[in-house]
Amino acid sequence: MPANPLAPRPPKATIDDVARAANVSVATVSRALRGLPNVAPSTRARVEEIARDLNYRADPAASRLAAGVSRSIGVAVPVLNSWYVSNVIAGVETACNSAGYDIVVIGLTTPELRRRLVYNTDSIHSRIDGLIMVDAGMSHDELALIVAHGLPTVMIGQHSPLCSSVGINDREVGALAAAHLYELGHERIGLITGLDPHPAEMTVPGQRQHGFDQVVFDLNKTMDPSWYQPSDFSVKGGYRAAQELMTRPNAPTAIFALSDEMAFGVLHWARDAGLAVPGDLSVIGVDDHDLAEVMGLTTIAQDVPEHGARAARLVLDHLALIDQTRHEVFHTIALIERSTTGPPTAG
Amino acid sequence: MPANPLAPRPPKATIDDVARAANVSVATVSRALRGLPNVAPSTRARVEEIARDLNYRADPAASRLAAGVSRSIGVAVPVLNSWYVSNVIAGVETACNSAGYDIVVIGLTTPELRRRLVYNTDSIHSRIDGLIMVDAGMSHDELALIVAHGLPTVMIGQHSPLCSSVGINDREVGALAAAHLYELGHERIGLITGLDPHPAEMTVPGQRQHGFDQVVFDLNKTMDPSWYQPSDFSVKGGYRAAQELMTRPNAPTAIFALSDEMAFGVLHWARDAGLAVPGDLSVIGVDDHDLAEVMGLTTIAQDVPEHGARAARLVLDHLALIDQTRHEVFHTIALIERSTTGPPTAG
DNA sequence: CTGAAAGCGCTAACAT
DNA sequence: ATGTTAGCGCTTTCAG
Repeated sequence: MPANPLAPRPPKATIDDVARAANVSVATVSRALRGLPNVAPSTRARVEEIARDLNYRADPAASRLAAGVSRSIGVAVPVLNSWYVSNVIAGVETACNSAGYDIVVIGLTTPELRRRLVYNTDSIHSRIDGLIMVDAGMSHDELALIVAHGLPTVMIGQHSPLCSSVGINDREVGALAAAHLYELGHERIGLITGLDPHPAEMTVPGQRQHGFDQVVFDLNKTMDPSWYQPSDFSVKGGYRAAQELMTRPNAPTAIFALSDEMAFGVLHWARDAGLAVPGDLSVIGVDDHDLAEVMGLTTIAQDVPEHGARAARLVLDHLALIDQTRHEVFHTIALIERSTTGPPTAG
Repeated sequence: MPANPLAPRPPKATIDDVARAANVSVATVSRALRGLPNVAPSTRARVEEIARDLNYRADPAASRLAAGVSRSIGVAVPVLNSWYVSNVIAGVETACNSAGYDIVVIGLTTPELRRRLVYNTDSIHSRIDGLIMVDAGMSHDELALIVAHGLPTVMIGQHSPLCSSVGINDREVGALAAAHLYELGHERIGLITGLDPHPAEMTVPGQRQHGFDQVVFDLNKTMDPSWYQPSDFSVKGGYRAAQELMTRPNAPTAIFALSDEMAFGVLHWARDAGLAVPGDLSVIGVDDHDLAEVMGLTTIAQDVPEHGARAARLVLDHLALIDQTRHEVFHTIALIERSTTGPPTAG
C-alpha cells in the first residue's frame, strides 16, 4: 500500500534495534523501558537514552498480543452529541490521559451497534482493557454477557450488582423537582421523561420518575396519566413534548424535564406559544448545562465531567491492581433556583 | 448479593480452532473470512458457519501485528465538551461505524498532549489507520511531522498543502457577518475571536477575521483596535469578552462572535447589563448551535456533523484504496437571520 | 483452490 | 542482572 507520497516514511525502530545498539538483549530493553525491577541503573539509563535517540516506542499491537493489554479503555455512549455525554467523555479523557490510556469511543446509536457490544460481534472487547458505559440501559442479562468478558466495567447512570457504577441519586432528583414544584403551589405537573428500555433495571428515567411519583403519593397529590410524556433528551424532543403536553385538555402549569436540553425545548415552545415563564408555565430541568444560567433555567445540578473522571479512575485503579472491589459511587446534586419556576398564576 | 453471571467466560476461539473444525488450514480460514478470492464457495460457506458457531472473531492486535492495520481511526480534538467538537465526532462516528472502524479520541487539551501527537511520544500513530484533526492549529512543521508517519490524515478547520482538509470558507463567514452588520447600519462592531496559535497558518479565527477585515476595508469603514477581543470559544469566554468590549469607551453597537457558544455568553452579559438585544446591542454568531433557534440568535449556519462524516469518508476511501488523492472540501454556509440583530438605535 | 511456514514486534518464563 | 527462547494469533508469500 503506497504511503502518503508527500512525506517519506520514517524508519520505524524495533526493540531489536535498541537491543543491538545498547548491547543488551531485547528482554532487558523491555524490562528497562517498562520500569521493571532487576535492571542495573546504568543499563537502564543507557537503554533509555538509546531508545530516545532511535525514537523507539513499543508497538502497541505487539505488546497487546504478547501481554494482553492495550492501554486503552472503551467508552460506550448512546449518542455522541449531547451535552451530557460529551461532558462525561471529557471527564474520562482527563483521567485517562494522565494515566497514559487512550480512549476508544463506542457509539451505541443503533440497536445493531448495541448488539455488537453485547455479543462482541467485532471483538471490541479485545482492543480495550476496561469499559465504561454511559446510560446504556442494559438489561441484567445483557450486562452479564458483557462483564463475562472479564473486563473491568463501570456503568454511569445505571447500577447493578454485576459491576461498579457511578451516578447520582436519581430518585432524589425526581423528589427534589416534585417537592420544589408542589411547594410553589403547582397541582398539575407535566413530566418529560426518557424511554426506559428495560424498566426493570431502573435506569435514569425510571429512577427519576420513581422519586417524583413518591412525592406525589406522599403529598397526596394525583397525576393525570397524560402528564407523563416520553421524549428523547434532545432540545427538539423537549419542544415536541411540551407541545403534546400543553395542547391537551387539563394541561399542566409546570413541567419537569429530565434534562436541561429538553427543558430548553420546552422554553422554546413556551415562547412560540406566547406563554409567560414562569407565569403561565414553570420549567425545571436537570444537569446545570452550560447554558442553563444563560437561560435562567431552574435545574438540579450535577458535576457531569466528574462522573466520567470517577468512572475512569475506578477502571484504572482496577487495572493498576490498586483496588479491584466493586463500588457504587453516588455524587451530590443540588437544586439551583433560577427564573423559570415560580408560583402558578391564579386561575 | 454475589454476582452470578449467566454466562461463563466465553472460551476465546482462535483461528486454529476454526481451521481444525473446518478441516482446512488457517490460511484458508483467514482468506475465507476476509472475503478474499481463491476460496471455493463451498469451503467459504463451511468456514463461515463454523466461525459463527465458534463465535470466532480475529483478534485485532494479532491482525494489526501481522497485516499492519488496526481498523480504527484517530480523532484529535482541542477540547471534548464543546458543541462543535462533539458534533464533529458524532459525524465521524456515523461514517466510521458503518465501515466497521473504531474511533479513538485523542485529546489535545494540553500542550503536552499536542506534543505527544506531533512527536508520536506514545506510539499513537501505530494504533490507528488514519487521523482526523479538528481545529488543531498545527504549524506547517508540526503537520509535516505528523503526515510523515504515513497515515492518511485530514484536517477539519484548517487547510494545508500537506494533507486533505474539510471545512467551510471561513473568510466568507467573516465577510457575511460584517456585511450583515454594516447593512443594518452599525459602525462600531466588536469581534470576539479565538486565539490563533500560528497566525501564518490561517486557521479558523484568522480566516474569519480576515474576511471580516476585508469587508471593513472594502466598505471604507474603520475598526478601533480595541474592538478585537480574543476569547476561547466557550460560553463563559463570550461573557467575559462582551464585558471587556462593552465597558470600554467607544463601545460597539454590535458584536460578531466567532461561535454561537461565545454569542450566547454575550447575550447573557447583555441581559445582566440590562442591554436590550438587538436594540442596544446586536449579536451574531457562527454554527447554528442546537440552541441558536431557542435563543433567537442570528448566526451563520454550517452542517457540523457532516464535516466530520466527510472527513471520515476521505480517510476511509483512502484506506479502501478508492481514492488516495488530496482533497480540499468546502461545505456551504448560510446566514440565518433571527432576532438578535437589527439596526442600532439612533444616537 | 489450498496448505506450509515464516514472520509481525513484543513479553514472559526459564535459564544463567 | 541479563540472556534465551517460546510463543501471542494472525497474515502472507510461496509451493503445490
